[in-house]
Amino acid sequence: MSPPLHISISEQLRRQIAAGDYQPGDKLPSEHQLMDMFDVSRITVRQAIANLVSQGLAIAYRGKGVFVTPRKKVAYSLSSPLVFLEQDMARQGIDFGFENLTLEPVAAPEPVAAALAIAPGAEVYLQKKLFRMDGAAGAVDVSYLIADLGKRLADILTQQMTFPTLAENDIPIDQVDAVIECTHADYAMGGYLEVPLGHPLMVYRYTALSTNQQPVLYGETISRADRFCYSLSTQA
Amino acid sequence: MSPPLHISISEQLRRQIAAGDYQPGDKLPSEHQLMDMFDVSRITVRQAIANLVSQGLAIAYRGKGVFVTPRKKVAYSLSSPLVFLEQDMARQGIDFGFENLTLEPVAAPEPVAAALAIAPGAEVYLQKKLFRMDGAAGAVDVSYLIADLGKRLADILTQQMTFPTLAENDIPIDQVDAVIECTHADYAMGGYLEVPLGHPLMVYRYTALSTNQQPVLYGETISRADRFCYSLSTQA
DNA sequence: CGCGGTAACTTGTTATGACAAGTTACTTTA
DNA sequence: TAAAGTAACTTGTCATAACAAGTTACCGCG
Repeated sequence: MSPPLHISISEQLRRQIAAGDYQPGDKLPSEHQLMDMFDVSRITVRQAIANLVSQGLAIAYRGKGVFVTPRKKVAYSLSSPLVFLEQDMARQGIDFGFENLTLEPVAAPEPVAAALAIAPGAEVYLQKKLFRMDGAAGAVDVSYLIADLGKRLADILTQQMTFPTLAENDIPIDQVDAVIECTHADYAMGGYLEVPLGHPLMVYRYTALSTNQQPVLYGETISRADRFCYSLSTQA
Repeated sequence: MSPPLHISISEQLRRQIAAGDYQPGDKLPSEHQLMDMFDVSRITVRQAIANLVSQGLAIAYRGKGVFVTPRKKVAYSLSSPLVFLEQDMARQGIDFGFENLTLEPVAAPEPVAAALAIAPGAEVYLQKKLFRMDGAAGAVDVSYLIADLGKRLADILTQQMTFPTLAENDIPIDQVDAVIECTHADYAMGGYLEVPLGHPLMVYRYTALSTNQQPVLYGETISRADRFCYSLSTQA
């Protein structure tokens, strides 16, 4: 009936974290210390720590130690996706920044072509942006813009966010269809976002429609699930 | 420069899953078979499988084997949270059902009281419902209803969904404020949803306001992130 | 035929041991 | 003094071994 040792240990550490014995950012005892504290083998200690990591409560850094994850999440409002993300962040006291990784014409892959209602292989502009929150990588946005807008706005888009740029250039966005889901970091995305393999991520996949239901922009914002959440307000 | 063995193995399996060599629901080779196939120890095989599980690609069942996760996700529309969830599911070909776990008056905990704008400790009705999709547990809803509505509707609520019940009893919901975030199963929630510790979950935390901005319902829908996603459409 | 038990197979838990690799701090050297 | 190097400490990787516990299928007994 008694739970496995590693569960007991990770649950005790979890309670201590919840109680504030270990503050966000604090270093947990090293594996060797935990082995002595609980009188178990290193395998059991590592399993207990893996539990905490998989629950998003801690992150391990090789050579440094295991640290309690900073808990505060940033809320991104979905009710009006046109608002400036910078302002959204600033209001919550986050130092926000982004850097342009890619902006280039490419042939539209199958799902992109379907979303933008164009022929597969037709030219679109691929945009990749990395968002930083208080210096640390927090999210990546990969989006595709229809070709004529990409050509026209290329210079501006490397320095500004996409939605405001569209709005300022008389391209009205009438509707945004979106799906929110949860995934996990693969090896490549882990590199971008500076998180380990399997780290939980949220995906906000959107299609922006201009007048006449004309799709102009399709993309995904992939964010660290431990740093981001989405808020929305629905009215009847 | 070469990646660790367990990464090579999990990446190869991931590619095979992506290529369709292993279909959703298929059983992966057993640990012993993988040990022979890759000529590595069981520790390495288990680490590789843990990678797949943490990426949400596979689920392990003790005594049975490791299976590729059924990929199809059910979309829950947030644009009009009043629609019948049953119908939403049926449209996507899912056999949907729910069972009432709890419906009883309790003293409002601090955060609930704040959300419902009542005094902490005041009476509210605690509701717990378990949602089943194609027979398997998919989500748990824990919600709090203001006391007079709970008393009035207790008989109906054990057999019907909350939002439709409110609508049919002339309690209009004018606005729903919500936050979506990602968490992970602890030991208790893992038991409810029949998932292992650390399994990714999505939380839909909502406050429903009736006329005059009067909060009447506050709750959380906690769902398996591998089975659920949220869709929404925003109009300018 | 049906029920029960067992054998075989599955993943889960835990121990011990060893080396690799990243980080930090101190010490030595130029 | 400043740079280089080293020692100590950290987590990561991987092996072998044994037993626990859940599942399935088969076989024999009533």
